[in-house]
Amino acid sequence: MEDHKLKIFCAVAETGSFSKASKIVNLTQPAVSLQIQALEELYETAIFDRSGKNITLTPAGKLLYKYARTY
Amino acid sequence: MEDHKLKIFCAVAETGSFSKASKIVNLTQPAVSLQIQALEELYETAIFDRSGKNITLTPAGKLLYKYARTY
DNA sequence: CTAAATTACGTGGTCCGTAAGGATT
DNA sequence: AATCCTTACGGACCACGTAATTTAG
Repeated sequence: MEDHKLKIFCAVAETGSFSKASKIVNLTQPAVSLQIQALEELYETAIFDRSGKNITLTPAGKLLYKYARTY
Repeated sequence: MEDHKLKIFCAVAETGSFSKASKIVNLTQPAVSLQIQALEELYETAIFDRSGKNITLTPAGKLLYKYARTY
């Protein structure tokens, strides 16, 4: 499946930040942003709530994370 | 790993034919040929013996097949 | 203003199909 | 001649980086 996107997604979920995640996965911030957008379009739902200082998982995002963390 | 290439490789190994394999994996003959070539370049060794009517595995090809058949 | 996220744009890689060429029988 | 494999060419898609822009604190 979307192995690559899920790895990036997990990094964002675990850091609560696109920029921190980008360093972990060795990509630029835009690259991370695009992969997350692609996932959200794929599932046709928001997986992150981008308000406030930290980014948080939506309910759909939490569900996806449970799946993604086991690969 | 090279999941896609290995699936194609297995089809060729099991049919002894690029054209038969192409039908199984729903690709054209050239597409199959290119994927096999890519594998041979990756491993820097021939994996098929293309002489005679039927294509056969080289020793390296047999080894790869043992690995590939289990995905 | 500063840090972080998004959008825009161009690039490289991979895989494919069609078309044309070469080899084997 | 027919069948099979290969080479050549062009297109689609994906992922990326840099640069520019927008948004949030």
